[in-house]
Amino acid sequence: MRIGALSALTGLSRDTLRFYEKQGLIRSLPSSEPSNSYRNYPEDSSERLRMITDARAAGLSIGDLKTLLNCMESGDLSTFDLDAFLDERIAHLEHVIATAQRTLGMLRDTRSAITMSDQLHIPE
Amino acid sequence: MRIGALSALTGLSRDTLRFYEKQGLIRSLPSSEPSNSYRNYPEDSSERLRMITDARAAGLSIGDLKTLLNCMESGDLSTFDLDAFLDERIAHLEHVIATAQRTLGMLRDTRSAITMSDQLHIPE
DNA sequence: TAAAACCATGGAGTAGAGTCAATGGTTTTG
DNA sequence: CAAAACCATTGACTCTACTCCATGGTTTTA
Repeated sequence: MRIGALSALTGLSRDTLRFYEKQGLIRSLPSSEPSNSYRNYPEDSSERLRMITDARAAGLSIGDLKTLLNCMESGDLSTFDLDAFLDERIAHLEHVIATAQRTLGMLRDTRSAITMSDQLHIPE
Repeated sequence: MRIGALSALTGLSRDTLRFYEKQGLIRSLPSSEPSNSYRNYPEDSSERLRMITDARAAGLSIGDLKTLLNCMESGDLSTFDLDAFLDERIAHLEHVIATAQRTLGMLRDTRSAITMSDQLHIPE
């Protein structure tokens, strides 16, 4: 699949895909046509990218993702302390979830406070 | 309370506090001593900052926070469509929580896969 | 087959959120 | 009282994660 198709599939811009590839988050195969040098992405790229966008939305950095994906596919767990790394990121995500829930609660309270006050001013 | 105390209390650097103040997220009172121009923060500043750091950790931008805090304290709900704004941010936070949970699951799986494989290689 | 649409590379530019350093006042402390 | 610790301002700097642009080759389409 070429970059435009993958972009359409994932909602990520071509530039972002090229950027992610340069960062080592995704890989493309050598072009199928030798006449051009178009990137040729494996069909399952969009699943990998879904994982990546999830993790990014959750606040993991590109560096974190590179480390993780690298380890996961190479099964290489001895290079450095993957265990500690995972524990750290897990703790971080738990913290993000907790803070997001607190903040969410606050926003919902604010919204309902507004609705209340609206009803006061405009009964019926 | 002076900036150093607030910094110690919140874990935010003095620079960050000054930066937040310039951005309009927090306010300081005029200095108590007229001989200096030290910032003089109200005692409840740390609670406000706790809310701010939560929201930041959850992915809300400083701009968002400025808008929110402004509205909340002025009760000014007519200036622009606060309702739509709140709905947007709420949806955003729900999305963040969902993606963080998916990502968290992935990391936990990875960790337990490692633990498994460790037990295979080093039984007893 | 020519225009439109797609792709590549390299490098510059941007936005957001701090962070740091220089310089110079004020307070606290031993 | 002198040194250490604290504070202020300004402006430059960093880092992350894109995003845009210029230039030029390739494919698709009307």
